[in-house]
Amino acid sequence: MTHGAEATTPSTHLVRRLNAERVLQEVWDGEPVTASALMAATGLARSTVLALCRELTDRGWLVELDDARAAGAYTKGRPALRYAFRPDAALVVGVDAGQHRVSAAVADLHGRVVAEESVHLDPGSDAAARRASVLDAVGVAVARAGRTDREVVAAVLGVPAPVGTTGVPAGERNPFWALMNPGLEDLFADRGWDTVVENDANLAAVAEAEHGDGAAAYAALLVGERFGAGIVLDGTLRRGPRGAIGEMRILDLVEGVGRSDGLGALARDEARRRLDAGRAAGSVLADVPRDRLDAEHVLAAAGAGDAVAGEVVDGLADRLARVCAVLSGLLDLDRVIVTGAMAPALGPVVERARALLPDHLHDPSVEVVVSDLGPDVVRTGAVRLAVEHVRSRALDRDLPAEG
Amino acid sequence: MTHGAEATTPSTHLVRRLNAERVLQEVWDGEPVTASALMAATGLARSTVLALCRELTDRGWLVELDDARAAGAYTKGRPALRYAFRPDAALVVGVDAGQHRVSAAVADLHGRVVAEESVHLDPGSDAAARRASVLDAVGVAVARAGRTDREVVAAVLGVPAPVGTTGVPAGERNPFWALMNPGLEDLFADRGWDTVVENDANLAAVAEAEHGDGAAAYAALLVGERFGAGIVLDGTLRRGPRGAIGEMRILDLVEGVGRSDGLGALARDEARRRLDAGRAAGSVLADVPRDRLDAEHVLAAAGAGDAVAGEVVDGLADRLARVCAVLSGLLDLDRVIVTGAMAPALGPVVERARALLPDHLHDPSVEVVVSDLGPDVVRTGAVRLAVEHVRSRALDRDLPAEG
DNA sequence: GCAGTAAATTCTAGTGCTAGATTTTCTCCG
DNA sequence: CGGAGAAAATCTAGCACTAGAATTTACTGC
Repeated sequence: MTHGAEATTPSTHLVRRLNAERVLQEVWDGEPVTASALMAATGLARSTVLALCRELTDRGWLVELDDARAAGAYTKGRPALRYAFRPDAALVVGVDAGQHRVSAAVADLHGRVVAEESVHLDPGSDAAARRASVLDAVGVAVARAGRTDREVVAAVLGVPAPVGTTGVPAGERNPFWALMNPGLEDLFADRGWDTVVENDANLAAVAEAEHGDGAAAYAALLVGERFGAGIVLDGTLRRGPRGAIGEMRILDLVEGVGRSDGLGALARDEARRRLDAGRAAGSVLADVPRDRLDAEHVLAAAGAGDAVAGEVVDGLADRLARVCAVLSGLLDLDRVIVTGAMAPALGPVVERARALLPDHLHDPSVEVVVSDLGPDVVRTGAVRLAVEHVRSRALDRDLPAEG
Repeated sequence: MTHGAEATTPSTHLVRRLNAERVLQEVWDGEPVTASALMAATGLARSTVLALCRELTDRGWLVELDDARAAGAYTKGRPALRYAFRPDAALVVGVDAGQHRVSAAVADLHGRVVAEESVHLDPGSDAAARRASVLDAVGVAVARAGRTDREVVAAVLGVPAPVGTTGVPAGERNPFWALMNPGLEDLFADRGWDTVVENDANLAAVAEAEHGDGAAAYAALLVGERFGAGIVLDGTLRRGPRGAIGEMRILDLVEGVGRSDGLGALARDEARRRLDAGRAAGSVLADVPRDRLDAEHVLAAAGAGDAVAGEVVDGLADRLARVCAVLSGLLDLDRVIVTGAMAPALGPVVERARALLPDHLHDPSVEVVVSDLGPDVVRTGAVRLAVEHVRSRALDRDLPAEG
């Protein structure tokens, strides 16, 4: 069961690495910090903290500020050295390489987006075109930030396909997945960036981590064209050997769901079905050209009290409730976070789904909420993961030369 | 995402503890070992290994054998000290406190069962009766082993109810669960045993761990009266905040399953339904008194070619396939291990279910197998967990006085 | 300006670990 | 019997960490 630690690194280095990471984590997001504060936060002895800070300063991650008392809330005693993280020490790139759209962001080590660029992409584009679009979007974003490639140290790319570590690669099992991840991990090899490709729902889960209020078990549910879930258990994102944890094709087997289409696809199809069947007389939906009709119209109409749209929305809520029930029933989740481009409009649907949960769950302790991260969750998660990647390897890396 | 380590223990003690555990783990199951072998296995320096062995010897976990060269395969050089684990240094108790039956085992630190006792239990028994039965079975087993309570250091009790760590206790949410776990964690407090109560399916998963061929993602599926799964992801048993990971009430929502009854219950009910409907003419099942008819009869009859029984078995296979599909589709499992008292008879059902998997799974990389641990899996898992519990706390504990 | 006090830093001794040099304890072989 | 050779154990120096003593730096009140 307990698979034991890596066991190759001599214990002493391991501890050093761990301590450095803990100090860095403490300093990373916040205000300048004194050694005493770090001692309290990490539980390390003063000498240890000071030695680590010195090393991290030498390596360029921290700066020593000497306005010691200036900002400190105390007046007595010897003024402390203060160390501050340098968020501009390096840049990271986060990309949402979706089916229809590639969105790239350049961010500092706080995860603050400095510049971005998104390009539309024909869903039918071939592998070469997809790669080119990603390169293009990233190139524009970096240029727009007024920075150079050499300042970037890591890139994370989100794709709508499972990304596994063992067994047959996803791309060889499914041509769609091959297309969605056309060798992206090598895309920036020549620039020396650490590049990680990750499933989009998993990145959404990473993005929601800080909004999880420390919930140790939750799912980030992408609900647009297809369902997809990024699943965090015991505080850590779970991927599975083939990267397929949270793949939701299995919804085909769930009663009242029956297929794995997302809420967006479902809203569109159900509305059209009603129109086609002539059951939308008097509905504002009948005024929208059939080809243009999509989820947004339906949600808006339902909000305005349209009966036909309301029916469709009820259907969405029912489906969402069942999906949440299956996920949380099996995985004992504290929370399901509904997210993706559609999420901001889904408040009423989620509210209704919440009310339906007790029909399916014996003990509905799960909390279903709408993400407040907006439409760029995946990209946000990519940036966040890139930042974590850099942080966890801080001691291995020399910072890029300035400017 | 990364929730950080415990961060209270000073780093240096942490390392010591980790190293001790690694050494202990290496010695635990096997033959006498030399320091050199431990160095190779753990990657620690010679001085470190020797110091640890000395301490573990002082504390009574190991003995130093000086028949140095006698057993060693080499003839040259200075003969090495050899250390051997003392499996009799203490005893553990493992209990399967099921709905109908309580089965207790006393085992040594290798997990070898020294004595056992099981008692039948009326499913309607109240909390006091259940507690008494457990105490009774354990008492008899210890006596039968010819040992005393003082030699036992840990007990693990498996119950057919979720065992959580946060939120409302399972017992307060469901009276059945309250009955199944009637305050068992305090049962041996007066004897000073470390007592752990754990869900039965989770214990089955623990028991299957060594048979998992190192599979990092698998489920142990109890299939008797109700379905229940113990789920191992990334090499570690996942419990969930409320201990409800792998709870399968949610099967109500799966098409073609529709309720969470296990294969045993299903076989019985389906066979009776056919009898009642008069559709069992010519079947050997018609010869069995209706009240006595159960899964065993059905499986045996199907094995002998009985058509009606065959129909029922097909139904079981269909259901099992769907359950495996849901579990592995959502959790990216390498393996589902069908286990429990019925498992040995389920070979043909599993075989058929395996053939049905591709109907439900896009990429059926999961391997469905029958456990070969026999009917006492849960108790075996309980013993195993108790042993692991003792091992992981070896340095904290003084061994009980002998005899 | 000088004690008194507070809060930081620096210093010191001690522990666990590592790596490598040295010593011990064997067998083998002339 | 007395090396040569091999493998283990022991010794030594050095590093990371801890805990606590000593020291530094600054403000406060007299």
